Amino acid sequence: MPLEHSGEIDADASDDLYRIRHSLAHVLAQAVLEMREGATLGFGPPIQDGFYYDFVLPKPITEADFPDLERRMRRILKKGQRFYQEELPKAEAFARIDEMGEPYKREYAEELCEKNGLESLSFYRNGPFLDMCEGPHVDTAKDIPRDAFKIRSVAGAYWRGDSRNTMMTRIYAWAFEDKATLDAHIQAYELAQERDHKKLGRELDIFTIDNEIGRGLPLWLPNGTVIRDELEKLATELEFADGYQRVATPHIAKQDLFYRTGHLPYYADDMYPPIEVLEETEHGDVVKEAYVLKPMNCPHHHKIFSSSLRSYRELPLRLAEYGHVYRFEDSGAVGGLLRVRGMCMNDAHIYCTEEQIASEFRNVIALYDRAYSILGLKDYSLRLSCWDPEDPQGKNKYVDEPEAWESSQAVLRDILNELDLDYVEAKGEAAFYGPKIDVQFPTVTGREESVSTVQLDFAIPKRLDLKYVGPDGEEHVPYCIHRAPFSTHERFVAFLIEHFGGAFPTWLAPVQVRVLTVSEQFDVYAQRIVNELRADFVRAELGSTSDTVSKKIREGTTRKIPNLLIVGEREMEANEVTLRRYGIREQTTMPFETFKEKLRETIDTRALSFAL
RNA sequence: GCUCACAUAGCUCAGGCGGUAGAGCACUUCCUUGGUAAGGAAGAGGUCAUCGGUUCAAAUCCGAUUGUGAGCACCA
Repeated sequence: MPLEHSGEIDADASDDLYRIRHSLAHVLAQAVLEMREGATLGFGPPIQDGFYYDFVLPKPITEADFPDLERRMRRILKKGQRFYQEELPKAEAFARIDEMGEPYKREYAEELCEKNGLESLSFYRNGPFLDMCEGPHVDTAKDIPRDAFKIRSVAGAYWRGDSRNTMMTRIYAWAFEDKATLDAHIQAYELAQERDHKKLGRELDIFTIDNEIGRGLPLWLPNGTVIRDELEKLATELEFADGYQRVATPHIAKQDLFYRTGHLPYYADDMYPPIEVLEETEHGDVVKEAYVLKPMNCPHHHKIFSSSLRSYRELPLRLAEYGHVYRFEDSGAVGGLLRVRGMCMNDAHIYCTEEQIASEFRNVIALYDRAYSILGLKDYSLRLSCWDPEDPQGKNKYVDEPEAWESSQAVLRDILNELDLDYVEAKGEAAFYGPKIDVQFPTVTGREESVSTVQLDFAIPKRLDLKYVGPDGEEHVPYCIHRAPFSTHERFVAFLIEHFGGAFPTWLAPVQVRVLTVSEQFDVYAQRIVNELRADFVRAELGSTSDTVSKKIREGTTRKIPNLLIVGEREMEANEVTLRRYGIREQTTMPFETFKEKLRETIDTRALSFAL
């Protein structure tokens, strides 16, 4: 199971907090067993900010039960039970687990003994509660603060993270060393919720999702469209500088193409079903033809590559497109802009020779670096996503070329090491046609998501018969690098909304300047300012005319407009404006021309703050 | 897809143990012409998600469906 999805942490087990959390998990289980006789236990590990425990319950536990559950836990803690460890030989251990009536513990115990060749198993006892568990725990419940934990949520979770298994009930709780830390954590969590892109997306009129259009098919409102266009402009400029050429391709293609690439039949569930039409051939026959919405742009770009005879002199050939793709994501996965069913991807495919792979990868990573530094994004991590030769899905999931896998993974690993970048390696996260480097960002709720990706494809070009003529006059198959530094508009804008908390830098802001008047008699002056700015392609607008100044400032601020200009008699007389930047109380009055120049500079340099 | 919860005005929410709904913001109009985070008044706006059941009567109770959220699984 990938680390970032499970919430498990590689904590130092000797850590006090780890012991507290782990022990609290046992106390929670004890309380649940009191409340629900006949419940059976799954796993109950410490996690990043607390712990959870999985149960199969005879009757569901819901949020309404939390106060009762917490009360019972506190009562248990008050008793100051000691935690005892017992090591039992295999046979005795199994007898005990059976006596406990814990089928899931039994299954895990058997596996532990088989896989790790264990001859004995460890148990922990506190009061009446007994659990098969490696520990470590606190010595006594007295070591656990009674006011530094809080039950957070209840959710379903498959036993052992496998959807073929029983769905258990997972109870999550926060737990810290003291109440102050817990309170601070909860407060930070609640504050983070304010930045949720779904909430801000609605408040700032960035996107909407309409049931009659369909789940996972967001509608971009004018404000959101500005953000998309600006990002696309930035991407286009960066790509132009790096020698990319733009192409444009249709949203659909014949189904057979995806059989050839190998995407079908294995990914049929993730695609919208085919559109079937009757077409007349040149001989007058009527044949049925199936078209699918493309789930990725690669095959279309590959066809552009193969549309003419390519020479090695043309390589590397870099084809870029913000292309629309459609994926039929599971209903439970769809949400907000983070997982959608129709998306617009900052795609490009680089066709190159084997010798060019390393330098092209370095170029791509440099492009990422430039893009992220412009946006002030620092909080991300890299993941080298490799194949899993032991995956039970095997050849269905990964192209069956073990040597190519190992060598291409080595190429990526070398590049990451050479550039001295921190990364984690993840087995089983590769694309089916090759390994990739994923860029992971944390969401507002602390979950990690892959935002951007660079992939090395050693398989599909061969399947589609792509080739170029080398210096030796022979035909060769090119390698293909897939990359999407700006991800999809959907996912990337979601992250940017949360990153900026909705307060976008001027160049990216839907409304860059709003002009507010002290009273209606200055509307003409204000309108002239708006007109002049708009003539300079600045997204400027006039604020409401009939409210009080306070009200106008409040409105401009809640809309998170980066630059508010206030004009009244003083400004009009001197042809000045008073600038009030978002989040800054001090204002600056300056000649309008000066403002206009500074604003131009701020926008042109894509500055994160105003270039005063 | 799975588990649990939720669904009342554009938004945020109240109410309703069965007798067809209410606030604030936003919107419209009028008054106010105000120098830094909500000036005042009036008006308009809802088959209480949908379908079905129970009932004299359902927005309220029950069921199904759809949608949303959290988490799990998935994520080429």
